[in-house]
Amino acid sequence: MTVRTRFAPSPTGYLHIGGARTALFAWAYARRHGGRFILRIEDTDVARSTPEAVQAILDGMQWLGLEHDEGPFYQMQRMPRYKEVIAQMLAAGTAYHCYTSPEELEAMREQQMARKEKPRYDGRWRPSLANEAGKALPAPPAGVAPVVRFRNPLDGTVAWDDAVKGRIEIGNVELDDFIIARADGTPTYNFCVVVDDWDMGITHVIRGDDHVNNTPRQINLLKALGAPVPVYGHLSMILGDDGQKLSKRRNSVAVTDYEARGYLPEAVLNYLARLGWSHGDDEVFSMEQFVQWFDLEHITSSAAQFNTEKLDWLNAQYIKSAAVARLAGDVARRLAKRGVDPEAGASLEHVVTLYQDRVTNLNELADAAEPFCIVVHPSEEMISTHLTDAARAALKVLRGKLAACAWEKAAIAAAMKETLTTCGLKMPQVAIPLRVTLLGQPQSPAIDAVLEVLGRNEVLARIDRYC
RNA sequence: GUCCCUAUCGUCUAGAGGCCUAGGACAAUACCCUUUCACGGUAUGAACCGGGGUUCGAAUCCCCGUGGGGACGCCA
Repeated sequence: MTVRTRFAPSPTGYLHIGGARTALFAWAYARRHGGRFILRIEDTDVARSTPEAVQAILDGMQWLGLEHDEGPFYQMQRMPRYKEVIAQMLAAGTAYHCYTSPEELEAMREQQMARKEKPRYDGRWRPSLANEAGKALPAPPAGVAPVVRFRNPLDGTVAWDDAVKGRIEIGNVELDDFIIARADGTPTYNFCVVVDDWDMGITHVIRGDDHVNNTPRQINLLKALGAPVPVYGHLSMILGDDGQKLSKRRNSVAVTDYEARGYLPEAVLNYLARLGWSHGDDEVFSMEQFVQWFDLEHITSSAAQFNTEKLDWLNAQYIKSAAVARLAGDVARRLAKRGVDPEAGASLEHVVTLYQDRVTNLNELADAAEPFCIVVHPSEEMISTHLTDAARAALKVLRGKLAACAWEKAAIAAAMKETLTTCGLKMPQVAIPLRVTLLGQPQSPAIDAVLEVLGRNEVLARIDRYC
């Protein structure tokens, strides 16, 4: 049997980082087993679903490189099918009309809560079966459009072997006859999921923890429909850096935020893979490797706290080993977005080579590259502390030597050394003022390398501006 | 309130009864490298939630407690 997994987000916002991990695991499981990965957009909540959100999800998936093999399917386009199944269930008696109003339900819940019971629909419109004791149903109120409820078993238990949590068993008494179609005829979530998973031949449902409670209902529905029950694997949730539930207010939750913050998609993927899943002591690995290793057995069943510091470290690792041309291209885009002309200064590829093993993210890389492309303005304070008379004098001497020497690192370093001897200074006494002069900041990579990359004309011009 | 899930260093985790005086990674601390800042290298500190069982032996199995999370919608 071919493995078929799916990712089924509802388009009510951006692609959430927790959703991204769910997608990653479902994708990896399909890839690992030579199966198919299906993308399904659950847009039955017309009030909250937007085309922008659909696009955001598609963009997020693409940025991460999680390609689907089938879809995207849209539930709104499957309405005829849902209606067909509902009609069948009504005819078969596995579903029935219920005329209880939302207000009545609300009152029912309040009473039950007051009695410290689990709030549930009491089954007042549930018709009795031939083999059950006869029950008189109220007369349907005139002019009220009924909802359709699923006829859930009254007793017995529903159990499944969750691929990540192990066996879970729930008594049917805990469940009620949930609504599968609203008064306006549109089907609801638990119903659509079941029909879709069935129609799409989903073999493994890998989804968030928050669906554990829906699983027994869905299994009952599947059984009533005579459909096969897939394997379920429930992933625990991701907590924010602060140990609290992820919130838009306090955390970066949209995957596009991570792109904006300068993370490489492979770093995010690698980080997410290790959040709740492990392969011994392995920390840094490619997606190819991940796909070969991935299994459901090594997923942790407890919630994981997001740790930005570790993501930062991973991102730095990936930046170190990324192709220079790719990084330069990204930095150019980031600079352009800031209004800095990336063509204005030294070769970005050379600049990237200078900085790629020193930065944590692409924004830092762009920060580092920016002074190479613009006229720098060191602060007054920086000038007064570093550009002393002695320093300026030394820079003048250095300027003379730089104007004449060959333009490569060794010759530049030699010119520096000669200047130190001539002026009786130590390296930092010249190198730091020089950094301030050239880049507007007292720290930089090896100064001879910086000079080489900046270019002779630019170096001389920048020294002249302050000496 | 009811039901469900969950519990190893600050964080992510390894650990499937003896290999555990509990391993790795991030972070922290110290030192080294050094032309500044980083990178890098080396080292150090740091954990089995509590209580009962089961067993010759438990981080690993069971029960209870406690903490944390989730669900209880004509949302998904």
